[in-house]
Amino acid sequence: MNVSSKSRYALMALVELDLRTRGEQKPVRLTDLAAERRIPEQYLEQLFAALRRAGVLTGHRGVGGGFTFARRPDRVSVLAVVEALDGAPDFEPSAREMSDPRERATAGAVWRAAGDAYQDVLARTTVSDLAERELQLGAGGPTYEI
Amino acid sequence: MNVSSKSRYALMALVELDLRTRGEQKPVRLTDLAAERRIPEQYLEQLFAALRRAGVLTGHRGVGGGFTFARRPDRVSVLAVVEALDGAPDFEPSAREMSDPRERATAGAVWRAAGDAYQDVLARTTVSDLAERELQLGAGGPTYEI
DNA sequence: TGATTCTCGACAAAACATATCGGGAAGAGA
DNA sequence: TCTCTTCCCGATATGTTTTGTCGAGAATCA
Repeated sequence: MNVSSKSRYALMALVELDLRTRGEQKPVRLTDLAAERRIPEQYLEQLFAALRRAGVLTGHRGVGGGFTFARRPDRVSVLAVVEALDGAPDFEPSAREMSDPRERATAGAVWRAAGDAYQDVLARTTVSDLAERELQLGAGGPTYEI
Repeated sequence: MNVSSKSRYALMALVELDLRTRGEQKPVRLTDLAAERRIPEQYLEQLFAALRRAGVLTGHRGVGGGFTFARRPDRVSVLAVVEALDGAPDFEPSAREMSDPRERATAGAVWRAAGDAYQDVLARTTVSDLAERELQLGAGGPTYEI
């Protein structure tokens, strides 16, 4: 039970995009984002397509093209990214799976409450928050690499 | 991203076991628990084996045998059940998967916080809480079936 | 001895995650 | 118009996890 690579990859690529578009509006190529963060390029392409459909990104074709944010990255929560890629993190099983009314009334409430707590945390952090944090760490933090 | 059938099945079977052993200590057969909750019997067998190894249940063989709680059901949290079956719900990817130190420092903290919030909720509810709730609902609640 | 019930390891089908492939469409510049 | 670049899209492949099933074995009781 852990976070999917999809969400991890996409989130890191978005942070990179935010860092590269501070001040400028110039689109950034998928290739560059993938290379910088060591993400399989064609896989990331798929993820960015989902983010574009979710209204997070805008694609620009041709020379000088690439991706820009469709809405400000400080309005893009981690939850929004996860939802676009893995679907809503719905811990409560569907009513169809949980056909016993006793289960829906008891355990169902627990799964729902836990899922809500999980989502709340993800909703409170944005792509820009992570980018900001990365800048601060890079400035005065540890400089050693692996 | 939803709760596994394993956890759901096991939890409902444990609630049923609690309801049937209130007052009496008599073991309850796996067959009866599985039938009452419409759980595949041989699958539940596997799950109960894990719960026994986790110190939640005790098995008794032979005629008049079955399962009893190894520790009081009001001390068995939903989290304990989930951990026994699906392993610790660790939302933060391992350091091996998350090899980029930038990711560990930024996104890693978010996954960890969200996972902790999730676990906290599950840790606060016990098998007995759910059994109690079911009793109350059954007493004066809705009696219609699907 | 024989019936009952849990115990255990292996196996199998289905679903899901993680990519990869190959062509297409739109935009920019010569 | 031609060509290059870059995003766009559907299909396919591969490996792992989940969800069970099967069959034999060991302990307990009458």
